[in-house]
Amino acid sequence: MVKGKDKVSEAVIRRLPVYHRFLTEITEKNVDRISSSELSKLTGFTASQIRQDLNNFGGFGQQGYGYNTVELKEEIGNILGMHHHHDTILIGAGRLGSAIARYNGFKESGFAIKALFDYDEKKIGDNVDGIKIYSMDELEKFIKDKHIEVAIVTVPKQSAKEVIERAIDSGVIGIWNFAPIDITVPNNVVIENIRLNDSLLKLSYYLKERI
Amino acid sequence: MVKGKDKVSEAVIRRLPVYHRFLTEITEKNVDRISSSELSKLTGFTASQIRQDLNNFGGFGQQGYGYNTVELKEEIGNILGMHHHHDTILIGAGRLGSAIARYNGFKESGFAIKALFDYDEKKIGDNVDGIKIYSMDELEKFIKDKHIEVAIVTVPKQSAKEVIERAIDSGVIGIWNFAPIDITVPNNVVIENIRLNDSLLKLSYYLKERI
DNA sequence: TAGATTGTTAATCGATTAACAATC
DNA sequence: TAGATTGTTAATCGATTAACAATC
Repeated sequence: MVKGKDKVSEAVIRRLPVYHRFLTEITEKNVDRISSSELSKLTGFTASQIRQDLNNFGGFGQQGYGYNTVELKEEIGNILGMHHHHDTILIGAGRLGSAIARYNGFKESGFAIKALFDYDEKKIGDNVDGIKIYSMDELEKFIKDKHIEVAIVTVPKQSAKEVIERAIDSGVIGIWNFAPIDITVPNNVVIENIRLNDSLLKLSYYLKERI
Repeated sequence: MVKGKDKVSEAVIRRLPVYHRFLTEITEKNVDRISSSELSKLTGFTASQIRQDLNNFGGFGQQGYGYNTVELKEEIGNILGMHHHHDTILIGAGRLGSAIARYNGFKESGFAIKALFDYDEKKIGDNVDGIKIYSMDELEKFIKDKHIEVAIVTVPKQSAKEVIERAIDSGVIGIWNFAPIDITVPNNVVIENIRLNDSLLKLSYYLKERI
């Protein structure tokens, strides 16, 4: 975001992680420059679109040269907030929740899971990879005391709405939601949904089209 | 798809599962009709867009009345291919893979997991919810013998490309990919990606914008 | 019949692509 | 300097919204 500029469209934001991923690969190969047309070949986006996208945030390139890969990767990382830190909890320590909790990709995105929460009293006190499971009764207090910013929601759909509302009421400002529900959150709260089922239905649709 | 009509845009296809989800809720409450403007209030899409979307596939409504909820849900289910059956395997029986394998949403979308595959010889012969884990050596034969159509890929990114190529070479025509890689597949193959990391970075971006 | 709401055409808006002057 | 490639403006394309005649 450049101050005073218009809001950047979501289509652009969706492409930023893709650029970042390719730039990571490229820098690991010690390639130190890339042109928009080379990046176009890698990503499948047009060179024109790539230049447009990047120029939403500033002129990172140099005429006649292209982009410095290390610098561009760093810039995109900053735009995506990768160097910010967010204390996070995960609600719903079932199979999917536990798998997510152990997922390493978090660290490099700045999300640190501080606790798991579950309705099942039998799980309370257990831990997943060293992260303790708490009772749902302690949710509000924990969020407030530890200034938790983000909640990952992996509970069944029946309890998802309630859980999300409780988290937000206690101070959470970001939700990563895996439950198949559509919920509206206050303006100052960000929700990002992973819709496994919708994705599967898309696959189903295109399989049908294909045959 | 209506024969002879133009290809329906992906934006439309992405909204179909949302319509289906709300129609399921509504029919469960025994509501038997709904207008595009009521559906608009529920989904957040404009009434105009809803009518446009649906008319890509046919006129399911009735002037002065609206849409019959049961019928519309059924029509959308058909469009999405929910009544098709796809024999499926899952490759990568790690934590995420095992969680996905146990996920029930599959059945209602027509995907039936017939086997799991893993590189780890120690896991071979185990089973997850009654589904047996096979050695990667048996992948090609299994796909061919059982006419497997779809592969769910939950291996680490290092092996994802190879695994996807092997599956496609053996006859798989649909990939549900959880690995953070960008891969191009042949024209007659459908790939649908779940990009956990990209989603998390989007959350990170909007958190940063918010604060 | 009168009222409601669709299906569909037309208008608008926004995103992508093309083009090219600026400049390294 | 000549060649390359950006940043940016203009043109195009496609998706969304508005409007309204058709019709239940």
